[in-house]
Amino acid sequence: MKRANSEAAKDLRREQIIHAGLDEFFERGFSSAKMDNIARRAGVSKGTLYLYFASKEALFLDIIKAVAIPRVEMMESMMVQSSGFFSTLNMLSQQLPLLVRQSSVPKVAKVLIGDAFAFPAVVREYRQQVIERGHRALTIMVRKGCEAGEIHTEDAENVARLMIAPVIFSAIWTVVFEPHDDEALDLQALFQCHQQMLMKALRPEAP
Amino acid sequence: MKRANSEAAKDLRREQIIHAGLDEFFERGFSSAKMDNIARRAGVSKGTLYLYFASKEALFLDIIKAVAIPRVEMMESMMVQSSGFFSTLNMLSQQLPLLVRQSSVPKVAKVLIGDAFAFPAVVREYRQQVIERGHRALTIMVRKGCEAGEIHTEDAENVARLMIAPVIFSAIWTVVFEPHDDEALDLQALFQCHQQMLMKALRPEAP
Amino acid sequence: MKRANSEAAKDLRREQIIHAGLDEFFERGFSSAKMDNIARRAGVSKGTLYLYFASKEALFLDIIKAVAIPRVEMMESMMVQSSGFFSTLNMLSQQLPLLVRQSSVPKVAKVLIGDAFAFPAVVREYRQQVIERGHRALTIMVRKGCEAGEIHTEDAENVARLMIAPVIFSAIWTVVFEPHDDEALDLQALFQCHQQMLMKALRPEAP
Amino acid sequence: MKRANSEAAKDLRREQIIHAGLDEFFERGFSSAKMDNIARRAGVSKGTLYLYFASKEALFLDIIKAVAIPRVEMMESMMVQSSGFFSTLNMLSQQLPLLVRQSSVPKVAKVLIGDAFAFPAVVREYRQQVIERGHRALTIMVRKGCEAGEIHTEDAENVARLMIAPVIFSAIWTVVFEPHDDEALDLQALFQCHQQMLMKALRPEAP
DNA sequence: CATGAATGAGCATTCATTCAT
DNA sequence: GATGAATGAATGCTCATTCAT
Repeated sequence: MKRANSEAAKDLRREQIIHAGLDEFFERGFSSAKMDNIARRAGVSKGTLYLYFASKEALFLDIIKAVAIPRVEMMESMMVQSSGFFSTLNMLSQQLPLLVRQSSVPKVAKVLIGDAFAFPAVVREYRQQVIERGHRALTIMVRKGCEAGEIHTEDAENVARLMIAPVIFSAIWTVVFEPHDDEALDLQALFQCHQQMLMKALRPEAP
Repeated sequence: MKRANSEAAKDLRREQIIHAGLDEFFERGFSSAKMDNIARRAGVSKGTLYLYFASKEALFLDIIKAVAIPRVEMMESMMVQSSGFFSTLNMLSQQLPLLVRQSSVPKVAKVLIGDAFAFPAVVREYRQQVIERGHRALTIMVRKGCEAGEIHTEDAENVARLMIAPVIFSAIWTVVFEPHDDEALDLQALFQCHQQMLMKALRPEAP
Repeated sequence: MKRANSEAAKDLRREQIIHAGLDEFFERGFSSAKMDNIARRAGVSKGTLYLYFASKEALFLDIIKAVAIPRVEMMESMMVQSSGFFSTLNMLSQQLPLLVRQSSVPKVAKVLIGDAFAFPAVVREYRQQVIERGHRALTIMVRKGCEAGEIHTEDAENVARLMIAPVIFSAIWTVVFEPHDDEALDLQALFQCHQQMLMKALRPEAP
Repeated sequence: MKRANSEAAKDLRREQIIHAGLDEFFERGFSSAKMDNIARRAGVSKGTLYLYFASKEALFLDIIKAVAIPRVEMMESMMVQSSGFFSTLNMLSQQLPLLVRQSSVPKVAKVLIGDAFAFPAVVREYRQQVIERGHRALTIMVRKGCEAGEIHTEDAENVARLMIAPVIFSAIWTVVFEPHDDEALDLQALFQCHQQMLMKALRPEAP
């Protein structure tokens, strides 16, 4: 491999390794993942990995960090600047299928589930930095909707959880079943259905 | 360990090992699980494991089989002999929290997610024997509810998925977050909320 | 298995185990031989082996002893009471093919060769009790033949070795090659040829 | 151990391991041989063995191949370009003691005998590539000697076998008895005697 | 006496990590 | 910076031996 002399070149090399690592960790889990394979996937030698990451575990932690954090911030901002519950819900219904199918989020989720016990600290941080923040943003959105009279519910927190449950469901599904299977879940239709049920379920009762 | 000379005693020993194995596989995933640990958890020596199971993989497969199959049959029968959508839904709302908290299903699910790529055949069978059968039973229940005029929907299949999504959500949650955390999710409240939203969302429109 | 209460019954049981053990040791060598297999071949349980033999090694040593010693005594007497070199040679040429094909001698030889380093004491004893005694008897027979004027040689010891070499050769051959092969060596013809060559090679020169 | 970066250095390392492996397999047989010991004998770590050979069995097979094949070709050429039966016989009588004492052939033979049943394919190949070719070359040499009128026999094949029998005999002897014993067989004298007996035994009868 | 379930030391193999080149 | 040969701790599995039944 060519030498990476500039800082930019080094960052690129880091990215390659992180990308390769995510794929390997995703496919095999932390302990079955082989540094050899990661090196091959990244197109570098095994020794090079250790120039960029102190250990297998450090690489793992960096991958989680690199992939998870940016995603939340995006979602958070989307919901905070919401211009009304229904329009945001509508937007979410269109964005979430993409998040599930095209981002690395389901991969990271799969990895974290599989190795949850080996990395309690990572799980805890992920919970705080990703789950809690997402859940809080969603809860606020629900509460705002109530206050605005758009919707009604007594239990904003659980509504937020139930809104997100199909995301988890479909993320797991795509990651666990689809790689070994032909039929893909129709996420568009699923989230369409979800949206409609939510709209009806949360509709304020006519007086 | 005492000798297991009778068939019954041997079955008991098998159960012990399966139980110990599930815990170990659950906590560490297949490849990090150590036969030594399983033996210690089961209170037997390493060699004894191999009297009952041909290999680590065979033990793994037997555990999945032993734990997964019986559960489905229970669920299936519950839904098939349903005496009306709402009463069954009510029953499910009460049973599912127990299933999530007290059965081994979430453990098995966690293990299968983590090692999905290593055991595609198991995943495929699990999908067919557990997921598909559960989904079919639920879909039928929804359709019957429509035909009986209790509920209305155009998309019974996705409704079935959305009904089950919170089970997946909470199974993952309990298994991933709760072991490292103090606050437990209030499943009673969550499924209560889920039930109410479903009832409203599926209520046939007044003319 | 039935109990062996009488001494005779116990001896029979011993014989069965020795026979089974020889076959197993012959086929796999000492260290690959499994006590389990020996037990199965003998039609007894594993524990029973230890009622008759203190350990795998003790069983091995007893087998060698049981099989090797009687054989030599037979050969020895055959040669000592020889009534002339040529008539004894003739008898040997007829007996040796049988020894190679039908006795356990080649099996024992194969086992000893394979495990020579693991059991130097056994090898040494075998050399003294079997090889040396056989070699001495043969050497004496050659010397008597010389003294009687039947044959002539300056090097009785090496002649004795060369007389026995084809026995070793064919024992190894039958044991190593024939089990995995269709064509069997024609020992009759081989020893016939050997006899004729010896007769010519040892014939006293005409003056 | 120093790094073997060049191809030549790697070949050397391979040679070291093969040499160490032959000694270990020779002394203990395949199944008792320990990879640990081979590594120590070769002056490398256990892991290094697996950089050069895929498994214990692969190492074993490579050793047999590496050691056996070249030897035959040497012998074969020696006999084919023979300039007369007696002169070749004379040469053989001088070369064979060296082959027995100084080459690895007896070691390989000992190993193959001990593990014949575990590696039937190796034994079969060895028979074809080494034994049969050697036997054929020798038989041709005998036949040519007959045609040239130098010698006479009706049974060239068995004569060839009887010519080689003392090689087997002394190979086994040196390998089985001498390591645990003080007196060494005088191979010079033995083959000298063998040669003289052969010359006399095969001499065409005077009319 | 006979059995076979239980044991645990022993060994082949893997793989994260190091470091000479 | 980059490489990949070398290392050795870790782990699945085997099998001689024991001993409760």
